[in-house]
Order: sequence, then C-alpha cells, then structure tokens
Amino acid sequence: MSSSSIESERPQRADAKRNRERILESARDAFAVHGPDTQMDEVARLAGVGVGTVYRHFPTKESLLGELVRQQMERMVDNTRAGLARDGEPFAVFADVLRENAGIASGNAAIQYAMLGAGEGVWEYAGVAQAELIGLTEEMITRAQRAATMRADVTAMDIPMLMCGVCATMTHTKPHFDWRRHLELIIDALRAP
Amino acid sequence: MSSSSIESERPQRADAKRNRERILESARDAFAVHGPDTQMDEVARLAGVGVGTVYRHFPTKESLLGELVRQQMERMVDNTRAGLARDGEPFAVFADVLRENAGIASGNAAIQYAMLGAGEGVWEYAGVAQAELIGLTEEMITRAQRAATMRADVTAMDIPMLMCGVCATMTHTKPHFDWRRHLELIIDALRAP
DNA sequence: CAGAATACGGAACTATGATTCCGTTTGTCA
DNA sequence: TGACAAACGGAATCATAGTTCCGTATTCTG
Repeated sequence: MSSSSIESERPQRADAKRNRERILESARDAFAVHGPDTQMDEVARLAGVGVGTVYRHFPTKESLLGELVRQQMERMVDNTRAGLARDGEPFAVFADVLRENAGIASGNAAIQYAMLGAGEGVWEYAGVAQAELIGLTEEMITRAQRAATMRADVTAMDIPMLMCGVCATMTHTKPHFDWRRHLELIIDALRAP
Repeated sequence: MSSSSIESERPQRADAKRNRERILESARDAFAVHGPDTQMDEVARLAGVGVGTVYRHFPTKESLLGELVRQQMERMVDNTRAGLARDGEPFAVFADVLRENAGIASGNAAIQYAMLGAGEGVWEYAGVAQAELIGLTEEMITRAQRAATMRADVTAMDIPMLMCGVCATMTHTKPHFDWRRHLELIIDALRAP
C-alpha cells in the first residue's frame, strides 16, 4: 500500500525488455497467419523464447492480444489527431483519416478480429485509446457537417460500426473481396448528397 | 458400387426424423446464445437427446453448422427469387430483397458467423445455394443498372462483401450498433447519384 | 568478480470439448 | 406379438492448447 505508487525499483533487465518486444512482434506475425487460434507455443517459438517467458510478460493470451490491440489503437489515435491538425476540406480530411486508419488495421490481424467482436475482453486493454478515438472522430464529423459536405444524420458511433464491416472484409481471403473498395463505398455513403 | 445409387432401402425411422429436426432447432437456439463455441453436449441437452444421437445425424460439429447455414441460404435464395418475380422499380426491389435477406440472417447466428469467415469449411455444405444466390443477385443488379437507379460500377460480388459487414454488426452486442442502420447506409451507397 | 535478484526454458499439468463405443431401447414389419 | 434392424444414451476416450512450476542461466550491483 505504501512504497512508490507507480512501478519504480529497478528499471527492468535489458534482456527482458528485448524479449518483450520480440514477443509482441512474433505475436503480430503469428496472428496474421493463424488468426484467432494462434497458439502461445507458436508465438514463443517465433520469438525464440520459451513459453514461460511469454507468460512472464503477458499473464494470459488475452492480455497479449490486448496489448497488440492497444498499440494499434494508439497509432490510430495519433493518426487521427494529426489529421485534425491538417487543414483542408473537412470531409476530405475525414475520408483520408479513415483510409489511413483502415490501412493501419489492415496490417494487424489482431485488431481486425477484435473489431469483429472476438473476445470482448480484449477491448478492456484498449479502453482509453478507444474512447479517445471516438471523441476525435466526433470532432471530424462535426466539422464536416458544419461545412455541409457530410450527411447531417451521421453520428460518431456510425464510424466504428461501419469500420467493423470493413475489417470483416479484411479478414476474408476471397479474391473478390476488397476492403479498399468496401471503404470507398462507405465513404460515398457518408458524403452529403 | 452397385446397389441403388441414391439412398433408398428403408425410409428412416420416425423417431430419427423427429430427432433430426429437434437437433437442428436446438443448434440454432444454442448458437444464438453461445455463438461459435456452442458445445455439442449443450445442443444434445436442449434437444433432449444424447450426444451420440447428435453425432449419428451429423458426423461432425462443422457438418451440423453447415446444415444450418445451408437451410438459411436456401431461404434467402427463395426469397430473392420471389423478389425477382415481383414487379416494381428495380432498385426498390433490390433494396427490399436485401432488407428481407438481412432479416433472415439476423435470426440465425450460425450464418452470421459463417459470413464472418469463421470456418471456411462450413461453406462447403452450402455451396450450391451460395452460387445460386450470387446469380440471382447479378440479375437484380443488371435490371437496376439498366433502369439507371443503381450506380453503374456495382458488381455482384460487392453485395456479399457488404453484407458480411452488416453481419459483423449483427453479431455485436453494443447498443449503438444497429445493423438496420448499417444496411440503410449501404443501400444509399449503391443508389445512383 | 561474487552474490543477489531477475529472467528464462520447457516439461508437466489441467481443463475443455469434440468424438467414439457399445450395451440398451424403440420402431417396423410379418 | 416376436424378431431384427435402426436408433439411442451417455460414460469413456482423445486431442488440443492454455497455464504453471521450478531448476538453471543471465544481468546487474558493489
């Protein structure tokens, strides 16, 4: 209860830090190949460490996936913030940010599966970033609607809903399913008539 | 190799037929509640039969799910065919059929998960109906484009792609995610400007 | 460089859930 | 009704994959 509130003590051993990174990278790769049923042993093997080591860094499989999702959400938050800072026609800015964020998601199978609702628990690890992203999205929408270049009835929650759909397309292997096309159709749907 | 080519012999015992139906119903219900990790034991319990009986009717879990999907696909095929037979403004017909088919899917969690790509294997059981549905969809699209009420660049494969997204929304429990709204946005996206 | 503290490796343990097996029961037909 | 085939029930089996444990190795500090 007392002691320094937030972690301090010793900084963390050099090998531990290195391994943590490797594990995250390997998990990302493994997940891209094997999807949601990637095995912890496989992650460990790819990272060149034992399973025990994986578990010291991430107490459960879900927490490992959660960290992957959190990192990605953070990248999207940063990207969206950067978009808001640019100036340009508000709807065009919005559409570009959406394209960029989708591009980020397309490179990380973990977040795709998370968005499809696989294991709601995973989201708890990304809670803050998630709320932030919705707030920023709302700001983009407001600006575009004020400029009358976006449909007036669009709400902030429409965006994650539609993006879940785009993520569904990303996880498909069918050659005729193209998430970029899916995204463009959706963007058109949001534009003011 | 010889003998009567297609099954014949004895018609199938009455209790067997009844149980098969019960199992399918129970599987539908169980799946709606527990999603993809519904257990075979649970299905058996709901149907009031032993697991062994479930396995006599459906050799694997996947085949049971496959049958559920196949039935549902067939309902959609019938519905689509009926839509094509109606007369009315082609785009309106198309939109209505989409709404009806989505309604069918919304009542069956199995097909939702199947559309999200969970276990590509499941589709093999629904192969014929699937191809048929795409063919009928193509016909609706052609008519609407000829009437110039649908975007000219829409292709038949766009529809299942977009509907997968709508199904993703269906599987979500979030109160702000509403698949009907998702669907309407998509329909608007396909309409000619 | 020694000793303590921190991490590591991976075999072993467990839980879960699909599938099998076989003795028993039920439906059908003569 | 009796006999036989078709079905059934559900305990037991098997496989898989997450998680734990503890002896060993590595890093850090003085």
